[in-house]
Amino acid sequence: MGDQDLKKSGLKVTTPRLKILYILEQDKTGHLRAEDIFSKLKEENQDVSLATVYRVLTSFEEVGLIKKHNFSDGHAVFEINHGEHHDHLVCNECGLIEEFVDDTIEKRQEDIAKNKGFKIIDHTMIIYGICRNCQNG
Amino acid sequence: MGDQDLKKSGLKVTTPRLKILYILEQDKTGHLRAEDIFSKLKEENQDVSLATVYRVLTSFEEVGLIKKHNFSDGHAVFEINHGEHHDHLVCNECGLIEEFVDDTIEKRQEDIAKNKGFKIIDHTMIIYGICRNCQNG
DNA sequence: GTCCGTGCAAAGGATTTGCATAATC
DNA sequence: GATTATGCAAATCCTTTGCACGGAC
Repeated sequence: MGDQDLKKSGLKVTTPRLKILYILEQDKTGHLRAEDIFSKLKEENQDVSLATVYRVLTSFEEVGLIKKHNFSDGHAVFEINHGEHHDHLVCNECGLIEEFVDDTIEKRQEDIAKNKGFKIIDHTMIIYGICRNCQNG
Repeated sequence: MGDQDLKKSGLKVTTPRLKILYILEQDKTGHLRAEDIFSKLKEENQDVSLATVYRVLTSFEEVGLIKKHNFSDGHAVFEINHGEHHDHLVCNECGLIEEFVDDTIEKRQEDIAKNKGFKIIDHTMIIYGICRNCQNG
C-alpha cells in the first residue's frame, strides 16, 4: 500500500519513507508536526533522524502526497493529501483542529481572485477560536 | 497623534514605540516584517535594537494596535489595525500583498464555527497565487 | 555499480530572554 | 523613586545543509 503510493510518486521506497507515510496515514488528528512524527518513530524504536523526517516531509509535499499548513504559533503541520481541499478551525486552548469544506466560500474566493487578476495557486483559511469542550471547561 | 494612540492603549510613551508606530502608519505596503522595521529605523539613524522591535510589536499586538499575520514562508508580517477585518491575496512571485473583504465569506465563517461549537476569536484567510503583473512578465 | 537517501553535527533564520542600565510616570 | 522599557549578547525554537556512508534499483 504505502509501497505503491511511493512508487507511483516516483520516490524510492525506503524504510523511513514507509514509516513516516504510515504514521501520517494512521494519525487521527490529521495534523502532525515534524517533531510529533519524530517522537512517534522513536516510540516504535525506529531510528530515523529529525533531519530525515524533514527531508521526507519535503519530498512528500513536492510530489503532492501530503499538505503543509502554517499555523499562527510558528510551526508547520502536515497531513495526508486526500485530494479534497479543506480548511481549518483551530482551538486556541487545547490545539484541537477540525476541518471543514464550504462551497460558498470556495466559490467566492475564486471570484475575488479573478477580480484582482490573480491566478490562484492555493489558499488557506484558518479560524481560531475556543472549542466546545474548552468553553465548558 | 502617535502619542495619543499609545496613551489610550495604556502603553508608556517611548521613542522606540513612537518611531515604530509611525513607521507602521506610514507604510504603503501595510505589511512589514520585524526586520523591515528594523532597517527603516536604521535608515533614519534611530538606534533601536531588533529585540526591542520585537518587544514593541508584541505589546502593540496585545493592546490591539496592530495585527500579526503568518505567511507560508515562515515569517510574520505586521500591519496597523484599522478596525475593519480583511483578508489577503499574496503573490508567490513578487510577494505583492492585496487585501480584500467579503461579507459572504465572513458570514459563512460564523455559521461554520457555530455549527462546530467554536467561539471565534479570529481568523485568517490567505489566497496564494500569481498576480497580474507576474503573469504577464 | 550508480545514484539517491540517510545520519550526524553544525549552520541558519526568526524570535525570545536574562541581566544591567536607562527612561517614563 | 518605583516601575517599566531598552540594549546587548546569548539562548531557543524550528528547519536546513554539508559531508561521508549505506541502501535502493
